[in-house]
Amino acid sequence: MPLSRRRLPLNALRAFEVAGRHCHLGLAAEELGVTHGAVSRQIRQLEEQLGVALFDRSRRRLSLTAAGRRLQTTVGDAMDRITEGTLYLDPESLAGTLVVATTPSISTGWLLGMLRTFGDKYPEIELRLVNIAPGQETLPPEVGVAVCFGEPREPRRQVRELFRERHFPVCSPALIAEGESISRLSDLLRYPLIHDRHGRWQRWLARYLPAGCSVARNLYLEEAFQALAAAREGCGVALADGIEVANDLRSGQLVPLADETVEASQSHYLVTDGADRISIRARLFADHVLRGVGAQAL
Amino acid sequence: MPLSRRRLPLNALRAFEVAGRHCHLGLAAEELGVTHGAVSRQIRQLEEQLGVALFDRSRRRLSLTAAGRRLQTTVGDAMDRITEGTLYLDPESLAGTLVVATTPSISTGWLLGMLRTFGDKYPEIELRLVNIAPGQETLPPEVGVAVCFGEPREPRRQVRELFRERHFPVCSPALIAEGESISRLSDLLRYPLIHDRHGRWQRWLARYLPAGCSVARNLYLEEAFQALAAAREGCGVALADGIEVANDLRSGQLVPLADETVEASQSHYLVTDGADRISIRARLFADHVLRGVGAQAL
DNA sequence: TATAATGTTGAGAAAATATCACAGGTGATT
DNA sequence: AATCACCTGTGATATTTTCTCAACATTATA
Repeated sequence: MPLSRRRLPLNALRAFEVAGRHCHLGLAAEELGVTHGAVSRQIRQLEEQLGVALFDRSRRRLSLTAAGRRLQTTVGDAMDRITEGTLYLDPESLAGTLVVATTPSISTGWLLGMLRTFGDKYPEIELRLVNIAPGQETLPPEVGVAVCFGEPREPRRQVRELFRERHFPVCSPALIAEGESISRLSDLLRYPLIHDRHGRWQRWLARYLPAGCSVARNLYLEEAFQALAAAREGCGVALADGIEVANDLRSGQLVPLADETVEASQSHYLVTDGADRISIRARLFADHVLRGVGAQAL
Repeated sequence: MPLSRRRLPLNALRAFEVAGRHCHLGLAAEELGVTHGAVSRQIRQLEEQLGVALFDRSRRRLSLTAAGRRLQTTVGDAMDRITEGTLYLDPESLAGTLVVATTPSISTGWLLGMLRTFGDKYPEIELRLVNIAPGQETLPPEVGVAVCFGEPREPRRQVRELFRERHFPVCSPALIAEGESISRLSDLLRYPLIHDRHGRWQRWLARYLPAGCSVARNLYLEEAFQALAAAREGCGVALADGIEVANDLRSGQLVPLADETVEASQSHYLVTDGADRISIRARLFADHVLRGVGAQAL
């Protein structure tokens, strides 16, 4: 019978975590604000309860056993999380506005779900969205977080690359439901191609199809999100990135037509103030986005 | 000043976690094996210490506030980790042999680092490697974990796709150090191309270069790991996957020559027994690999 | 309105945890 | 070798924390 949650000796685990980090009871005791005897007792009790030696006491120095190393890492991580978690609880300290800058395509696209879940998690943070242009290089000063398309020139802020889009053809399942199938890439050309002003199709066609193929029909729209909306409506085939259309693929509103991809010429970037100056709200939002992108990437 | 680790009221946090999960003091008390009064006190103390209301007590029912939801999630996760961590501590219960099956290329390639770190972490588990062939469809019965190239037919085991390789050209930095540069893809052909029996170059050349380009020289080897060793030696340009050569890129032994990739026809798969029958050792190894791959993917 | 369910609270009991002081061991130094 | 400095472990005792019990307040429900 393993330790159930109700029996987890949490205080002993904390004492062990500190002691394991220092490998020294005196320092651990100091950090914990107790005497070394207390720490010694806690650890002994923990070892008895677990039935495992956590320290090697052969010489007068303490050193962790393999089991101890594992436990130290695990418990240390867990405690870090809890400590982190208690820092940003107070609605008072969070309350306020966070200004998020993105392009219209991003804010109505893949970022939308993250905006929603962020709002659920931190209802006390008021979000204000401001639009920036794709490729815009500088940001208004009041912006707390920005998700840019194209690398911005913001030397005094932290700029992190999020991901580079890889575009592949997608369309509404209704478009090809009538007994047809895409066996060769050139079959795509039987359908209307939906373009936006970034010219994704140009590069894709140049790479994967011989020059001079004739396209059935073209539909030109301004922005990427409008092209995707048109694709969902069954207007034709658009080029999209996996993260961009993750929701649509899950819900079946769009289906992929081929694996062949072209990389976008530009990446998405996450911009915040530097670690020393970043606001709590911006930090929480940035963490949320980074986690979200990481989860969708695999 | 926030709560330092030494003051974290761990027992109160545990009580809160349980209570928050049930939103009911009676049930929480039962789970904790105390009276509901005790739980009430713990939570009250926690709220005072944090200075934040965690429950909404307006009507008779308890419900979590936004801050409470956040804390509940965080603490619940952390406790789960610790509970998990305490389960597999005992060297006695881990001691024994784990038979890992992989292809020679995998075991000397990207998996090698994970084998090493796994060995450091669980020295009491004795690892035995057995070779399987790429594409081999069935595994010997004594195998605890397998990392296969190509999807195996093992209906009674759990098969998870790890990643599909995307191959791009790499070589030793020494090879191009002499003032040359790769400005166009066709410049690659000035260097010897290193092939293995999987024919990676064939597909890459077909996609990215016009037919009939002349290659300076070809070097044919048997296995992928041998091709990479040759590339490190400066014998020429090989095609490799990012995870496969992650270490080499970090250490600078290899450098990428172009972003253009082709996808491998087959993926890597992780094979274990089903969740009900899997051994502790195999489970730990599988977790280790999954984490490792996840960390390198971004 | 009576009743059941549920959270809160005061006082004292019980349990957990810390302290103190010293013992015993190890490695470095003289 | 003897001494010293520094660790960790432990028994007896003190202190702090936590729990229980029982009573009480509040709200939903029959």
